[in-house]
Amino acid sequence: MRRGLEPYLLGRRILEVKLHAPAGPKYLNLERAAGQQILGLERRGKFLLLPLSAGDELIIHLGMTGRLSAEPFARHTRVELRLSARGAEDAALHFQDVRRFGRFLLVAEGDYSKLPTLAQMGPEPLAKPFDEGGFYARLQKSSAPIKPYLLSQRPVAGVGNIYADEALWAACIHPLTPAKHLSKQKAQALATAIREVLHASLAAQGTTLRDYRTVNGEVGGFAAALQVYSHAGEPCARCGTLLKRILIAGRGTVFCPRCQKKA
DNA sequence: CGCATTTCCTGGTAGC
DNA sequence: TGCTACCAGGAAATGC
Repeated sequence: MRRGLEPYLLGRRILEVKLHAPAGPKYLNLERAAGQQILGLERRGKFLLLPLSAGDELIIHLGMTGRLSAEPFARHTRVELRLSARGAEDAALHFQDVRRFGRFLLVAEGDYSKLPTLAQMGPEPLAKPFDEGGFYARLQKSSAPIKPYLLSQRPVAGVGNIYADEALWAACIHPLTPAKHLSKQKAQALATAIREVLHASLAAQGTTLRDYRTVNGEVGGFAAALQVYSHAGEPCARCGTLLKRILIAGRGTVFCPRCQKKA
């Protein structure tokens, strides 16, 4: 999403902001965006960060069903940015969010006090030095089960429900294993699995089960490569045991009860 | 402090 | 066919 939007947004000026949703913690300070130029398009975990010319930062999170497009949507548009033209035609950025789990807000650059998850976010798993020793050290500090700990974004950035299940399966780790019980070898295997599953999904343009679309409106192709998520009741590709679905911290979790033993 | 639980929200769908 | 009930989950708020 970041890569797709960058060439379109970089350098444009925000001329007008139209908020089609009640202002609140998910839609904050947007009136300050008007007049500012978009200086960059960065990403931390699942947050998009757009530094602006007057020292502010536009923060966008797609939540479950958020979509961004230059073209208008038929329904559920929450925010609309009118942008300066490059060439003749007008430009715009539309934010659609059917289920309203997304965010679209302005903060002073680097002030994430209203975004605790972003403020405490772990390292980027695909950055050059994803410090795997550091990953193990972080896991050692938490007594929480590894699955919800991954979802907290604290040990590593950007891993959500689907990729957590896929990576835990690849590393043969039971999702309820306390994070601090993972050996250095298991932590290493998990770090590698996270990198591999994310690389593979990026190469396939992401995972579309129902809602996700690329910035060009296309579906991602990674759903076909999922080994466990959405495959409960089907045989494990490694051992043939039927995959099991349980709830962990209220999230659907699919795993192989034979391959993935608690450490 | 940190972990666990609850909340927000709407379209799709199962069940009758 | 049409209605109701329930399910999906990222991150924040609340509870312990």
